[in-house]
Amino acid sequence: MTRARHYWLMKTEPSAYSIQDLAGAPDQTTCWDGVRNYQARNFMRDKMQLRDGVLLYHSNANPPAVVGTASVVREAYPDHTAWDPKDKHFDPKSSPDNPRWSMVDIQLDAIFDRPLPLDELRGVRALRAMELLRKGSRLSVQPVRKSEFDAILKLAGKS
DNA sequence: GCCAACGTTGGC
DNA sequence: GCCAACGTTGGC
Repeated sequence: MTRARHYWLMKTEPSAYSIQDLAGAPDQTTCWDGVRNYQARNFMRDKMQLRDGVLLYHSNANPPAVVGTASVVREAYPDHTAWDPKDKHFDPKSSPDNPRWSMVDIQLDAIFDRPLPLDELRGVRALRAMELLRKGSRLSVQPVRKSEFDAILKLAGKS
């Protein structure tokens, strides 16, 4: 018995790591390290499963936009970058014995021919309840409804 | 660079 | 457990 695919949106600042960087990575796969927010971690650690669908979003970009899709190819495991004092996301309260932060691996599926700017998404009826569009929304890993995922693919010409 | 909206920290 | 102070996110 297989379970239904679930869907997510993950934010990244393209100046730090862009979807183009993912396209150039070995196997077009990367570990999603550096998440240091409990709610976002909990989604990755407790809910994400193999083959789940991911929308990739460029935040702090011009314009901010959904830029493509990926899939979960490895379920949650400890984020070892939290143990590295030299890492930007070092957290002294996390240790190999008691890891505080988790990450998953994702593999690129598609880069949209046309990025879908935040501004445009705000005008789409099917996306009215989307977490990304909520005022003050800051969650860097967030659930997406299948209807929303499908609507995005359609806008991107990928359905 | 500004700043609103958050999330976290730590004194009490 | 409250909440003020502080730090961060992220659109603009």
